[in-house]
Amino acid sequence: MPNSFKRTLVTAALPYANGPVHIGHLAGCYLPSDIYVRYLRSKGEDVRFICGSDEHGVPITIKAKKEGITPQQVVDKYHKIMGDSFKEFGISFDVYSRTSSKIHHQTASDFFKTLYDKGSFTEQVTEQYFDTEAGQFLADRYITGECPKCANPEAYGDQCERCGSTLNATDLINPKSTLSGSVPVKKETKNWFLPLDKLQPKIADYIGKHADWKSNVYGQCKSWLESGDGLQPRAMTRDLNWGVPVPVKGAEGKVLYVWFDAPIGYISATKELLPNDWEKYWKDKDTRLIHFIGKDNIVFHCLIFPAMLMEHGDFILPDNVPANEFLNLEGDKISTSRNWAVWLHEYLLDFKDKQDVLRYTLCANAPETKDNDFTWKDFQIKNNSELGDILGNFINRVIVLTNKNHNGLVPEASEYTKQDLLILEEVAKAPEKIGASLEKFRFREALGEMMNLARLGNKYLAEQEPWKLIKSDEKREKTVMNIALQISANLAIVCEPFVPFTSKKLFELLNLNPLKWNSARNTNNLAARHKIASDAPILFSKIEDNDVQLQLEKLSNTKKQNASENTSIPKAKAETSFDDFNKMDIRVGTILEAERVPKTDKLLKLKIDTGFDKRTVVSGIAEWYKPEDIIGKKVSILVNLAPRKIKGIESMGMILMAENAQGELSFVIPTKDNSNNGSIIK
RNA sequence: GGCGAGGUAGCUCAGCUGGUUAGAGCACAGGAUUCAUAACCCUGAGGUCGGGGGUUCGAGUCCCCCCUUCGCUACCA
Repeated sequence: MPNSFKRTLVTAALPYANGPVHIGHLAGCYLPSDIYVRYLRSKGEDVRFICGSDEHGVPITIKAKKEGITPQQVVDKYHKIMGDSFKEFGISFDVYSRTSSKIHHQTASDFFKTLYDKGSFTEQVTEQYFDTEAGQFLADRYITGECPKCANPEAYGDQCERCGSTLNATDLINPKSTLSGSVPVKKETKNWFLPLDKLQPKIADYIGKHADWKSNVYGQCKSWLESGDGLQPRAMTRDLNWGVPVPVKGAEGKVLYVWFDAPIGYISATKELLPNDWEKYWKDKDTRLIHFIGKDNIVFHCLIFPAMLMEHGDFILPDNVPANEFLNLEGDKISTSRNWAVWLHEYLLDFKDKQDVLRYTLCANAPETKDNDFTWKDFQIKNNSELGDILGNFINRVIVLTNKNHNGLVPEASEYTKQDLLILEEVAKAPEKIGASLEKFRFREALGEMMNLARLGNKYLAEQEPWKLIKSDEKREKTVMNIALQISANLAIVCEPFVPFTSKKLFELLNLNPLKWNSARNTNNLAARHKIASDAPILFSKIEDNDVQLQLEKLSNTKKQNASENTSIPKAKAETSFDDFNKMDIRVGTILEAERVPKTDKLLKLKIDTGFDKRTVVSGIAEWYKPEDIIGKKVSILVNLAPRKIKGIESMGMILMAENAQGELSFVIPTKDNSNNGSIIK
């Protein structure tokens, strides 16, 4: 870490208050940030650790509506659950605030106003759907309709959950407001945009100065900056009634875009923590600002938020954004909506007092450089053969031996052998090694170094065999045990960032007041004749195959449940008329030619014989049919569909396809061979 | 298709600006030991470093092509 900084401000991504916290959140963001902060605190550095709930945005309003409660009630509920989970797992925020707080509204509002007054925004009028019955503009999420791509009748305005494509609300066929059920109308609305395109040179310059960031982060930024047309202006206000009101005349009924206000939440939380002193942490060049986030937030923390800060002018910029990748669970993506997750509050019901086991496992398997997989089997192995067998067992041996042979009193060291001196030297180096890894955000490596200290202790005991020395050379035995005890004390210090609950227990066992990081460079933290605990409790009880089986069954039930839900058949569309149906002219045709459309994944260019003409149709079926396999095949084709240019090719009609629940496509064709080209399908 | 990040022992990962027989932890096998949660300690087995070309005296490390995983993005019944 550059030494020029006098203090550090660490933020952890504000979790979105529409669900509880799961292991993915912990592994990706909260655990590494907590480890980092605990380390800095132990070093005696000036550091503050900031977090809070992100409580605005459309999904929360939808959830509220679904449950028949107010958005405030939704966020109150999850703010509490999330805050409790963090506390239970020892995530040591100095402040856990929330964006619905008064201080945040004020801060975010002021921030916007400053940028507004500086002329940082551009105003832009766009057409959005408006619900005349409810009297308000509709966020994309509030509109459902038929997906123009997969014909799913219940696609959302921003995304179709069936085919996964990203949509604009204005693309939907037969749009419907979910508020009132009425048909929305298009209406003009004004919003304020941050012209990221114009700010791009400054942003690029900023990123360019941070080529030392983690490669996944730096690469992602470069990708945003350099791909396509570069950065685009982004609306910083929304037509919505849940959020921070836009503090500008004529902006009634508008709030700040949730991604504008969320990062400002870091600032307001700091204000809440340090009403008189917060500016030191945000405006002083001697402060190092670090954002811990998951990879989904990279664009906001590395590009948009810095752009906002630059425009404002008073603030320092993030010095590092050590984003992690994603954690999978038993081979599948973690998903809140599919309940594919290990929820923190549920974990503790099954594994009482085993916070550190999860912390250890998630740190050892952290998705630092690429997506990683959490498995219960691995969790079991990490607990049993690493925490238990190496760390727990070492402590246990030392305490048992000390009590057995010295009535629980630390024996005095006399002469050190060459071997002893080598060991002591190794021990004294541990804090520096671990620290060096942590400062590079290499948490897995740091954790390994910490465990190496326990390994060293075990090895030392095995080599010196104090249980034999006690019979032959008592003086020597005392020295050996003294060293083993010192190692235990130093372990208590250096394990604290990773497994704080265990660290606390160790200090209690050793009957010591908790010591700070630099004391781990000493090898005399325990004085001779100091009394330690007389019992050697099991620090990490074994996790049995049964326990693992139980968790796997739980997950397998989730899978079954999801599968049964997924096979549910989409509801029938609204009634239509024979006349409407009759407008479609569907014919039997034969594929004459087929070839891939270059530079696309899904498109085939087909030449179809319709009986009355031969025409070109572009069809998105390349994932399911190879060109050479379908030449000569019969298809059903909608021949009177308005022509459309796709990838520069005029597509004359549409091939009818059947789609199953997995989204796989299949031609719809006559079952008898008596239908010639041009036969009418009705 | 474009861009980004990965693909190294059974598993999780190190390998910086190219240089002796490719490393670690865990798992596995054998041995030794009994203070300890059948734990610890020692030894060992294991990899054509995604594949194929090329540059070089020499490549996991550089260049080109391809395959593959994960993001973002384009296209689509």
